[in-house]
Amino acid sequence: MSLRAAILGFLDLNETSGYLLRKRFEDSVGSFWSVTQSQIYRELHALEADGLVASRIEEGDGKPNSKIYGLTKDGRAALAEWLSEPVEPVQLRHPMMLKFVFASSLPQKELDAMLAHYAEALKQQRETYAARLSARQIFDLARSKREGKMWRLAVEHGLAWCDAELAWIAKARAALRRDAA
Amino acid sequence: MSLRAAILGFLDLNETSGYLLRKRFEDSVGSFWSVTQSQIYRELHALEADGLVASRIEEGDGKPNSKIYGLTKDGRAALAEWLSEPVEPVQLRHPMMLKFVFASSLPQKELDAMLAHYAEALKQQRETYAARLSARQIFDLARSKREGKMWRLAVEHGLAWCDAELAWIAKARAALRRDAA
DNA sequence: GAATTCATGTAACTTGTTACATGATTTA
DNA sequence: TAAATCATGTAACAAGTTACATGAATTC
Repeated sequence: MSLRAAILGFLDLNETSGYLLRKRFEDSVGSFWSVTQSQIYRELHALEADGLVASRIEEGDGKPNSKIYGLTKDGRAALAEWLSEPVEPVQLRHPMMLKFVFASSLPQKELDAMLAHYAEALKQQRETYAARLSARQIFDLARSKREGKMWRLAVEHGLAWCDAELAWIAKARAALRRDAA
Repeated sequence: MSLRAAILGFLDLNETSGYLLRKRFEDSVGSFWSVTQSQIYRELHALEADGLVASRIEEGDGKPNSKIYGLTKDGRAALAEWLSEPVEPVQLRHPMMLKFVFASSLPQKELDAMLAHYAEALKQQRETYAARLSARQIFDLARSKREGKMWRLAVEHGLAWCDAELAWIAKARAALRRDAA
């Protein structure tokens, strides 16, 4: 349901192709929702079959043609409907934490390396999120000051998540080092 | 893959039934990995077909019989193998954040209520996690002081996640209130 | 007497992932 | 000339969710 609704949400901002939709996902809500290319196309087809979106072909001179999707009246209604429904709870799915709790058989060095590795990945992510705050391409689509502020808060959510993870890792590594000594 | 491995991990701690396995998931790694009952049974069947676990029936007097699963040699090897592999990255899937970014059409009151509602749910979660730190039933299974510490750190991860979310919500609500005024 | 716990399972469905296929254009 | 970008799609598979079915025992 969320994927459907998110597509409707993006198309409400401006009509666009599956290809660009995917990019938009990645570099705006990527920190809290991930999609693959095939999911996007599948859902767009389903959405069109259900009459919530409509498409037209746009000739790309040189480039391949693209299919531009826009919301129908029903689509707009479905989006509004979704917004009014209560939110489903978040469910984390954290492979690293799962491995962590079962990793007591690993030598201290390897465990520490695993945590260090994850920390590195997080730092990089943090940087890409931070870059979004300054380069505000995303915010170009915002239809009001308030909406812009909301997008900004969303990016900050990604930063906060990274920070929280990094803080936990630092704590865990310190605790385990103490233990090993 | 992670689900498989997690089951192997739990069975390595002690042999148990699908039913108890499910509970164990819920109240130990529940803060970063969720499973449904049918997933557990399906995976146990697959695991047994692959020869990684073996089962025996235990008569429950009065209570229904239960199938107790334990690791085979191959199962132990598969677990060790998984532990040595690099971890897959985390991918958040946060329905609330998704709704948030598309919610600019909602009146300020409703948006605020949505955030408040989510905050309430988080506070409750935080409490159940916090309770686990004092009541240490989970840690009974720990086979070493180090392993116990790791489980404790995992619970603290859940607390840290709640705290980070709550902090972000407070910030977002304040920012939007300022905006509305 | 109703709901919850114990305990297993299946079926149908939805969602997410991986890999493949095509083919022109642009950039390194 | 190799890779990346643009742009669409399909097929097969893996993982996750919901709903159903059974049935005794216990707790409210």
